[in-house]
Amino acid sequence: MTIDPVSGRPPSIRDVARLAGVSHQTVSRVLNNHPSIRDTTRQRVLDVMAELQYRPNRAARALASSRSRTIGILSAMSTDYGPASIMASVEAAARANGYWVSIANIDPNVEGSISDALDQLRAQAVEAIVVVAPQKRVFEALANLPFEVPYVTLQAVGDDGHALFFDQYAGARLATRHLLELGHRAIYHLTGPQNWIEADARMQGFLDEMNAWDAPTTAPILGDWTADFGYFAGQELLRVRDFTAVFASNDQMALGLLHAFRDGGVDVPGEVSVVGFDDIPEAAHFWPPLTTVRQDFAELGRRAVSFVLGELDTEAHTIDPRLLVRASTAAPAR
Amino acid sequence: MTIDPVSGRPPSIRDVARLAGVSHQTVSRVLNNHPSIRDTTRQRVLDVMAELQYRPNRAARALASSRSRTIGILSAMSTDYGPASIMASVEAAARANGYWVSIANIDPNVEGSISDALDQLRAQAVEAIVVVAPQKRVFEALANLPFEVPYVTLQAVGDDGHALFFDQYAGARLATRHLLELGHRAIYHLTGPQNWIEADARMQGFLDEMNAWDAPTTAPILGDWTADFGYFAGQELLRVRDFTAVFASNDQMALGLLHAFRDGGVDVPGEVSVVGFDDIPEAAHFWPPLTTVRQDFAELGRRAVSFVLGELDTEAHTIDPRLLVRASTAAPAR
DNA sequence: GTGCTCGATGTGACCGGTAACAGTGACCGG
DNA sequence: CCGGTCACTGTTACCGGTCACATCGAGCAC
Repeated sequence: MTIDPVSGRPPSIRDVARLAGVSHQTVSRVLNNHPSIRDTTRQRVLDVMAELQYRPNRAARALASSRSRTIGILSAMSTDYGPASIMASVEAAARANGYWVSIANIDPNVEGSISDALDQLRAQAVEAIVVVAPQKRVFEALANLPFEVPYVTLQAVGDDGHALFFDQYAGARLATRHLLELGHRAIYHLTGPQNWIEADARMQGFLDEMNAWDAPTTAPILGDWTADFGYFAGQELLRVRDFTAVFASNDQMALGLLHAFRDGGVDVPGEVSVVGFDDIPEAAHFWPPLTTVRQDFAELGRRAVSFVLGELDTEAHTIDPRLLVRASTAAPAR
Repeated sequence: MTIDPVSGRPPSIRDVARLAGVSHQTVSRVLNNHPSIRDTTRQRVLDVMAELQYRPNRAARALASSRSRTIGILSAMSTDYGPASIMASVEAAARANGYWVSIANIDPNVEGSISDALDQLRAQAVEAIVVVAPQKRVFEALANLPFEVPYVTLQAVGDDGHALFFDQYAGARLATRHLLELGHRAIYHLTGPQNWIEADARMQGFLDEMNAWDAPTTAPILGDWTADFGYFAGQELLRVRDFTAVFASNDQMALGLLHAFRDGGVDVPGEVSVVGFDDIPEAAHFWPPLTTVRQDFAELGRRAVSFVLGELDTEAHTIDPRLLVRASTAAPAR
């Protein structure tokens, strides 16, 4: 930063104005892309700015305009892949829109931590809040927010006009349809934990698609998201061998299945097809590379930002996942 | 926020001052814990503040004092446990010190993203930077930072006066000594990837401690941090069976070992002891619960904040990890 | 009593932008 | 030729704090 040796401060718009021979207001107009500035003037100002390495003072801007240009993220600081990538993409999208992000963390176990976090965001005068904390208590706290600010909750299924989420149901139907179209009929489903809304939606999608094709359905296997469980379930399934495909409700469990099938000498996809859900970054590197349903977290983050900034029509509250066909699925052996 | 229906704005110090019958400067003094304020006056001001639900305007403060009270985090937005918890703890520590955090992400693959992120932090006038991005290019960029600001790099071993890290070497010696003290002599070490500084330090610690006890050392097994590799290595080790303990360089690999040993019918810790490194949150729930070396990421975050805020003497650049003895280690069978 | 120090408080400028409004000159229709 | 409109630019106040300095009365040493 070029620091004026006289004043000992970084250059302000008035410094720029003086050198460019204009008023400071004109500099401000250039800064804000005001339409009626003569091109030659604009250029002169821009040149001086570059020369001085001028940077607008964010605090002064915020004070004068009472706009902080900051988006708050309310986060449970989860170490999971999904939340982490959502946060990254929110950050990127915010920056692309000329906003900053500020993060307030909550510890769901600590009493008062939610209201503390909200206080913190309020103190920063955030113009919007993106919530990446799927705790029920967070939603309750948001319902009676003590100050007005647009917000959006991610990762949660809901219809209070503040939720933005992947259409888990549609994704599950996609995955199931893919297997059915390949010719599979005996398909098992490995669900996530019962109390997870996503898990339930995926299971419903599976069941409905199966019914639509008049395929016989077996009872879903209640899983817990972990690869270990997938491995265990795979071993159990190998005992019965009355299926040609398995749709796992997430990639980790699918990984466990692959492992179990490999251990059991069952070829995937030759003898059994496996589909996952999520498309975690590792999924493409599994052996065999996993056919799965992609949740585009980056897109979710972008949309969340558009939404809270009021650029998104309130209709598009769900995002359709995409089926990624890789090498873990094939037509069933005859 | 109580909004004055007349001005349509949240209350300012002048509003508080008027109601408390003092000058705005006195209010400011109360706000900043100035010593020479009469207690009765202070209390009166505080009462009015509470009544109006007054909140200081951060932008105005920053503008007037040219202090942003913001710490920047330069992050690679990793989805790993370590970085994520470091960020959480930095956030908490900053807040405890009356600072805000602002996060700038870099994508190591995108050209210019490092300088963009630094620009962003500069624009926010951060007073310090905590770096949670162990990329070599980041360190280079920091070395010739275009503006002056204290910073600290975490996760990296180095001695340029800006690094703060766990003493991996000491931790590895602790783990190894624990096994030796239990009576083990035939101990294998499973390392992390060769190009990781941490992996190397842990290996050195292992070797030096073994030598100090005149225990025969076998060549370390070069791993890759993954549980899968641990499993694989465990299976291989079961072929030779010339050991009574394994020290894995992280918990994931230790998990794989446990898995392999369980599969192979080898009792842990009855027949073989296993030690990990990191103490990831799951480690205590492994079967058997894993003896491991704890890296207290929360402590690291706190220290990082103290350091960049100048409250830490420059001596304490390393943090000693702690050995957590759980159920995966025992004296060797005779 | 006088002068001095010091605690407690007030006054006014200032930080670096933006907002509101005013001015200026060119162009245009009548 | 004149008033009006419009593009372009300047002037001044203001946002809500902090800072430097002034003020004022009490306590105290001499």
